[in-house]
Amino acid sequence: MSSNHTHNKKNQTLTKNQRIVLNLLQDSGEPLKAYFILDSLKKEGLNSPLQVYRALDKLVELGKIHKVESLNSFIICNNSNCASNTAFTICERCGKVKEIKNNNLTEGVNELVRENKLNITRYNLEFYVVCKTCKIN
Amino acid sequence: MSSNHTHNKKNQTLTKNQRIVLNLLQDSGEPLKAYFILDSLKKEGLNSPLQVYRALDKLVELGKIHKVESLNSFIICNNSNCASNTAFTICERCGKVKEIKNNNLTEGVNELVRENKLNITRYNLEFYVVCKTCKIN
DNA sequence: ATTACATACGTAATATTATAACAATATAAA
DNA sequence: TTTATATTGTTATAATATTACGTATGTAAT
Repeated sequence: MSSNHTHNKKNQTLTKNQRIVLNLLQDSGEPLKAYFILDSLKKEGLNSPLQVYRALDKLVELGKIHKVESLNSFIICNNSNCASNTAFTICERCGKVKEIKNNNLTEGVNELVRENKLNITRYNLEFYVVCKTCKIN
Repeated sequence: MSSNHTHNKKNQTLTKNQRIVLNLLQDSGEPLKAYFILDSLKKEGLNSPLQVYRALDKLVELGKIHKVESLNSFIICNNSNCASNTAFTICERCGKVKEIKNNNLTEGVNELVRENKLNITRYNLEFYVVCKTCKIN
């Protein structure tokens, strides 16, 4: 896997637990569940759910990962510009999740949010789709 | 509370469990958690979580209620036109949730979705805000 | 260097949210 | 009325997440 990813410079300030959780999510690229992360990192010294949840909380706070709310899962942030706004597509058939950002849809949403009278501080958008692969089959 | 709400006509085809769960959500207007619903309806004869979850699943399927994913809660649908698309504001301070629909923001989102190349079948949007009441204080 | 403070750690216990498996019954359709 | 579908009730268990406690570590100010 790439050792040249966006967040590497900041990773050095992370603690060991935070780092190994982040690395796992980076290498996976898919949304992972907390207890899957725990099982995967037992050999690295993680013993308890709380160790995982604490690392995940911190990484979310830092904008390095996002929680996919409707899946109770966590996914690496694939954007250099890590805000707290999130937008995902979730394939209804295969479950595949992609972060969408910096495209027309999210730009449009951002514009709507700016124009809007509500005091929107951040958002989480989950778009259910049928992905290309599933559409063919 | 109103006994003249949008969905009453269809309610007659609901089973007893589905009906009492729906009524509770209607009367509340707030997002409620499954186990809170269970506790509240013990006196009505609900004994097990599964009875609640089954009723909730069905009501979601019928579009009569929505799940607020990031709160693990369920809220009555306040729209006559109950699609599977959902959009909520959630106050970051007090936790108050409102369904938003048929306003500029959701119309804009709908237009973006129509224009978009992704095969979006439905969406769930959660906008975090500071509500009017909280902003004053 | 020492105090004070914030952050993170490890561990155990527990709380919260959700589903599996099974047998029985009701409802609707053919 | 036979067949198919949906729903029920119950028990048990799985999956997700937090509380509580005591300790350690890093950082900044005195």
